[in-house]
Amino acid sequence: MRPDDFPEIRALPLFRDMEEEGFHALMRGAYVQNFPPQVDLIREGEPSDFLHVLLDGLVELFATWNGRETLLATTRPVTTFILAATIRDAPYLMAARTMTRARVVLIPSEDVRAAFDADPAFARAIVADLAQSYRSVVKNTKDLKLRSSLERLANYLLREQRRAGGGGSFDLPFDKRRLASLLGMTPENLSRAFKSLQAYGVVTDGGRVTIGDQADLERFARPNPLIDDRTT
Amino acid sequence: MRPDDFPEIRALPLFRDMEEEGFHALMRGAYVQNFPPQVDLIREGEPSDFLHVLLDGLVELFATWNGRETLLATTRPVTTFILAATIRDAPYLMAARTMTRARVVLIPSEDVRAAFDADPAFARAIVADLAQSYRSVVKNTKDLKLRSSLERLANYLLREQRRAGGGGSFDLPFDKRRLASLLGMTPENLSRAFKSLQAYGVVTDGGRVTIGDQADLERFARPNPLIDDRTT
DNA sequence: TGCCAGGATTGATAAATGTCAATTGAAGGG
DNA sequence: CCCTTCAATTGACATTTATCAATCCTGGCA
Repeated sequence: MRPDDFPEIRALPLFRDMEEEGFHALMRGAYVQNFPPQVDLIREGEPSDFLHVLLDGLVELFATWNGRETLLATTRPVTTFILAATIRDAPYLMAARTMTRARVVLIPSEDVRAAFDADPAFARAIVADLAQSYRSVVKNTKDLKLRSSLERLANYLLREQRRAGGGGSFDLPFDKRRLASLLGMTPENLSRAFKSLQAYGVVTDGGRVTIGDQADLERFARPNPLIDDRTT
Repeated sequence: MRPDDFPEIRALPLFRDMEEEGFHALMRGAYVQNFPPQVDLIREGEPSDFLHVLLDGLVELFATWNGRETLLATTRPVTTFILAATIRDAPYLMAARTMTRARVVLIPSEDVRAAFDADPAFARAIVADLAQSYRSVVKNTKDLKLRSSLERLANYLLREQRRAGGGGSFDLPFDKRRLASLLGMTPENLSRAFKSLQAYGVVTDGGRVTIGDQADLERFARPNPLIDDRTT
């Protein structure tokens, strides 16, 4: 593990307030791996041996059933993933696959649980992270159950716009096939949804999206902080 | 608060391992309320002032958007609910309403957070509860995104059957209108779904469901522990 | 016992979404 | 610079799901 990876990891909310001692104990057992694109990092149903921290690259989290597959989330650096499985010492519910070249820190789950018991600050951070994660899945469920696919897309675009800084244009973070899966629709349906949103001033050029009339799109999308604010 | 409520609460996984001291401190600030049916306990978006513990009765957790409403979960005694909001000190993402007469303990959120900091055993229990909750919402998301409504119903029936002890017959825990909303469909569609499942040996008589040929239903439903096992 | 209210069901129809097949178009490799 | 490849789009059609309206049932109550 390169020593210059330390500060990046240390800066994460999860590790920020740990005691120096405990942090180093965690890092001693951890190691970094580099992966090419399209590599499976985690398979559904496997025991959760490691907490993963993504340092570079993009990773997708997905699930399968009966021959179908759906994208549940994507992670961007620097983030941890699959914390709940680590804590519960339970099998992974999602699979993870690199979308690009990626650099990942693997921390043995056992060490994480030990650090949790030893360091109250770390325990607090884990709870905060889990509560946050829980709330964000609940928001996603509300999005899925209360909105049509067109409404989900409209609100997704507004969220991405905000994340990109609020300007009129931004790039989709991955291809449209994945976006369709994330939003719970087919690529064909997504294409048509984009076309429908032209009526509200949404223009696309490849992966670039321009929101011509924010107010108009919001009138249709009716974004709501209890669904769309993914920070609280 | 009636002293004979104590043991019941104390026995919950969340409180079981607390120190006597801290548990009593929590209970000092807590109070019990009795509610008639159809009363709003919690409204979406309100600050989370209390952790709720349901002692008796049934409570539904639902969410609304743009004039629509969907049932997200129901709780039965003895359970806590809305822990994540309490921990994060963030607004409730779901509303809660009594379905029957209900007896509920209200514990000030502040006290819960204080107890978390003071008592490592309680902290561990909270983490376990949150991780569990998180995983169960993820399972629900997989159910929603990977399965058709007919498949969701079939698997729901298998889960309820298991919960009821595995016999051939059991009663639905609430009316079909609510079940439809929980499964993400309309009551009309649920009616038709029940009729479709007759082909796999499912017979209904009002709220009573009989699974005639378990293996046959499972062949259609394809239950999967990574979606349907709601205990790990 | 008979009446009512509200959930449940059914039928007819509409809307949303998915599937299949063909075509377009853009990016990367030889 | 052309060719290959694969994502994206489009059109036609099928399936799923929702909506609307009517009717059926059932449990509570006068």
